[in-house]
Amino acid sequence: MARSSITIGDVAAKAGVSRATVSRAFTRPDLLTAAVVEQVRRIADELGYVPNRIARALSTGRFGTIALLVPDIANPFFPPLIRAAQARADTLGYAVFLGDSDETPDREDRLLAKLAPQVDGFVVASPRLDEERIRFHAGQKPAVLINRDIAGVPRVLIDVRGGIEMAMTHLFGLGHRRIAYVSGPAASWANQQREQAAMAAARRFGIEELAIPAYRPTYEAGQAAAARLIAAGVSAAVAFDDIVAQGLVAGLSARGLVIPRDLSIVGFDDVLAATTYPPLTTIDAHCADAGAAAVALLLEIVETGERRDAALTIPTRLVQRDSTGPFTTEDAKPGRSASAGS
Amino acid sequence: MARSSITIGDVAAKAGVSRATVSRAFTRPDLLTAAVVEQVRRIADELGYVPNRIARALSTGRFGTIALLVPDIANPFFPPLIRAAQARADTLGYAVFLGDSDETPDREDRLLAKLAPQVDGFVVASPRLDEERIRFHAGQKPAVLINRDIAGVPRVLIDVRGGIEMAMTHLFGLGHRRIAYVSGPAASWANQQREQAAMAAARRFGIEELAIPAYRPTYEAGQAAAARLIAAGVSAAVAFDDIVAQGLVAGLSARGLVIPRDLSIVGFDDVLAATTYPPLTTIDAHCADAGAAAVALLLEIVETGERRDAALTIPTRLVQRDSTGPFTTEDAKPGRSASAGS
DNA sequence: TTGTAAGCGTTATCAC
DNA sequence: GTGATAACGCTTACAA
Repeated sequence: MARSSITIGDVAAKAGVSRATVSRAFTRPDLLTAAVVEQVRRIADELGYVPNRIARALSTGRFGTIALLVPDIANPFFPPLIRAAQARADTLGYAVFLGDSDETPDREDRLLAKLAPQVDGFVVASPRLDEERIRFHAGQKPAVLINRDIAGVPRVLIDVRGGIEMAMTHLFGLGHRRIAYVSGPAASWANQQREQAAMAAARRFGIEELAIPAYRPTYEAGQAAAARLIAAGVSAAVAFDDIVAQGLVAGLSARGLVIPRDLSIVGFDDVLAATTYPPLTTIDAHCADAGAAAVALLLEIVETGERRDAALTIPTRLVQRDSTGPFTTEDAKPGRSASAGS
Repeated sequence: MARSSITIGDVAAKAGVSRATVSRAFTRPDLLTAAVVEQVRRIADELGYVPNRIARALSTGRFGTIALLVPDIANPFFPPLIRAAQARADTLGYAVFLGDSDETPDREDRLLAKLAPQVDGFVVASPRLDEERIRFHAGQKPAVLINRDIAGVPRVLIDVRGGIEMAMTHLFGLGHRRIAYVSGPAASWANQQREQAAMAAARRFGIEELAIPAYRPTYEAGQAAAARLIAAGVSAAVAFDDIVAQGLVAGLSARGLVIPRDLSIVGFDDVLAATTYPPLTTIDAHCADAGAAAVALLLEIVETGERRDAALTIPTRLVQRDSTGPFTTEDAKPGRSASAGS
């Protein structure tokens, strides 16, 4: 049984017109006499009538909703993205379902299936699902991917290569010659992109290609990787993301190294702002822009109905703060006092 | 026009039963012969049939969705809460709409009105709306508040008083006698609670009631408040939240003070984990628990239909890390070298 | 235990 | 330009 709200019928009765006319007064006013439209609207207001979106959805097959799926809401990369996506969708008149796959392909699959019958489309950020399943879901409902490059599926990508290049150039320009990439989850598409770009840049500069694993994209993993970084005798590192970079800085500091005097660190994403000490030099991934762009693209596809193979690239930018500095011959020589005396 | 998906009719035809039977196989299997249920379900699976929630909603007036409203997704307090809320809702079979009011009462009001006709209820975290409007919306659809105490509206509260008490007792026990509360937004209900509790505790200990404003709950505001803290000559402070506390630590360090040797700082919320330097002593607000509890409470109200005046309190806990230490007579005497030499 | 049929509130297709 | 009327896919009395 439905709740006792005012329906199109109530308005129609009071206005002395048919329900069809009331409907048109809201959806296709151009088909009606201006006077009728105005009168119907006035009565609707009086009665406090609001079109029932559910009934409308059942009739039109359009819901006015989209779903946004992320692997982990609590990962600092996503909140700005979610926020911007939500804001854009709201502006365009859509409501957004949020789903958290908890980094699990199966849960992502389940959420996609569960939400599909009640949304006009999906934005899937950093999908964990395999290509085949993503293709399947994208075939059922319009979908836009963020941070995953699957030909044929509309997607918004971050210019990882450009960002890494800028970071490596910055470090190389400061005199560093042993530069490591501290990697995140090996299975992560984003990590693969970043690692490849870092290795390519190293090759281009003619320096050794060094990759040091942090395994997981966490502060603790970064701390633990600090020891490996020292053992490798590098003077600079580009981390998988800001969190790993922050952990690295902490782990390095705890071992008596001073950043950036002894070692330079670059993060990725710029989601920690200047809240680390020292403020982190990082690659700004404009994740908010990515969220907004993905929603805009999705809704364009939803509303025009065309199935184009779009691939938007969001530019990155190197934000120089204080975790990087010039190479000195003292670099990577741990064991000295941690005190910051002159 | 609707998309050409498999409907209840397709399943009914293939199974050789009526549509009502198929419906019952999913909603009231107890009314059917076990064999029939099994057969219908099998065929439904074969066909890939999934009940259309929109059609179901139109018929039952129940949507299987709730809306979760927050003032700012990017505020670190909310992601864990959102994550837990979403997970709990998902477990209970509900999908969740996420709304961001951008700290604006009007946007919150608009979101509430917009989402109302398509959800079974609301969870509103840290509402910015005035009491009257909240009461109005809560009268239309079941709603549970987090972090706001309005009699008659079901709510989940954080045990602020207990947490602040523990923090003040901890500090007092360490020998501190000039302890300030560094406040957040004056208009924020949460801030008022925290400030009152801090002042009450100070009174209880017979020490001066000191409140120092940070105005906004940001890292920068915390940094700026550091100067006022020094000027006030305190040896310890409890901050509005972890972000302000982090800013405070940064601002204090930049002015040559060493934490916790020169000044002890306690945060609130425990959303930064141990990622600050030094790791922050803070009051764990269990915000994830609050999110999960609010959803559980809401759905209980939605499903039983009873309109009880529940007020759950989530306990807090003091997490002692390294930003607090014993009072020394050297405290709050800025101007010395910042070097950490023994 | 199962089938029939009447909604749920809209929109879309025809007529007029 | 406006009004009937049939969907949309499902649930649920009421019958059988």
